[in-house]
Amino acid sequence: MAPKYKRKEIPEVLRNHGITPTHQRIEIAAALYSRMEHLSAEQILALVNEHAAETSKATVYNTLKLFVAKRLVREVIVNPGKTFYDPNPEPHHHLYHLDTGCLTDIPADSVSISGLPPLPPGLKTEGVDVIVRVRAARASGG
Amino acid sequence: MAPKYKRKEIPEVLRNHGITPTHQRIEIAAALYSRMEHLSAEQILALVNEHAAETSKATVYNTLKLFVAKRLVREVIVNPGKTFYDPNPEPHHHLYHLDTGCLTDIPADSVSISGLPPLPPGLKTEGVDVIVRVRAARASGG
DNA sequence: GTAGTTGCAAAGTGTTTGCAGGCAG
DNA sequence: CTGCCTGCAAACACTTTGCAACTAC
Repeated sequence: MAPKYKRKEIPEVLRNHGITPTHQRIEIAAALYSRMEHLSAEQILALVNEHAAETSKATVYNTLKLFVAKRLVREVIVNPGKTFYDPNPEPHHHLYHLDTGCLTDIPADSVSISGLPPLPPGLKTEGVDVIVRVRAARASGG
Repeated sequence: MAPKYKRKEIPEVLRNHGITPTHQRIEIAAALYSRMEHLSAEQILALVNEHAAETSKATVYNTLKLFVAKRLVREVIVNPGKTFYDPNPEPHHHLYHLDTGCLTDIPADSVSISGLPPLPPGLKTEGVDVIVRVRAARASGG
């Protein structure tokens, strides 16, 4: 998928979300935006240090949490013990390939969900995650 | 919710799923079925040892994995680093309360999802998880 | 006697934290 | 100087593993 932002636009994107654009944060945002893929913290750490080791693990985690809090990216939780980060903050769904661990988007505009019961009063919806888990058809199910 | 099985039925349920019913496995199944709630491994460990410590952590984890493999229960993944186990294996969806960590069922029969794109050939759907994340309306979002 | 099950505790993975140094205003 | 940002490494929570004793048949 085409990058959502050009690299030089990233500082402004961060500012627009109330995030001071530092070198490390720009690198992390660029890693996500240049690929528009779902990346784990581990993958992002590897990517930003690909050319030169300049960002620590702690900073990657801190920054990703900051991005999530500021709604710059979205957490996608498909399996316990590893969080993926999705640079596409718009509502959409996910297809998770159980054999490969590959995670792809399902555009929200093609999908409609109806019949969800009304929320109890005093609650508001933060988001609806739809995860379609698929497997190779020939794999014996277990 | 009413228990799905009576305690004395549990050994047969296990056998029907190809699981040798041992004391610990029956306890763990009973903990799930008597409550029909979403429990974490930690909660199950506490429940089965409530009266007397007779089941180890390893056995709880091993048994839960076995139950999942045998389709007796379902894993529900709502946050990284903690897996919930759902004694209801039928298709249904979940409401996750972000403030309390409380997880409740949404019956599948009231919800319809349409417009999911066709699967690429050679894949089969293992399941569709819908997680509605809610929060107290007055809580400032962060 | 054999095969399967359990328990303990240590190892493992992914994530979070505490504190000191660095840079900007 | 003050405050935010960063890095290191230890701490942390949850889960998995290895091995020996135990149980049932």
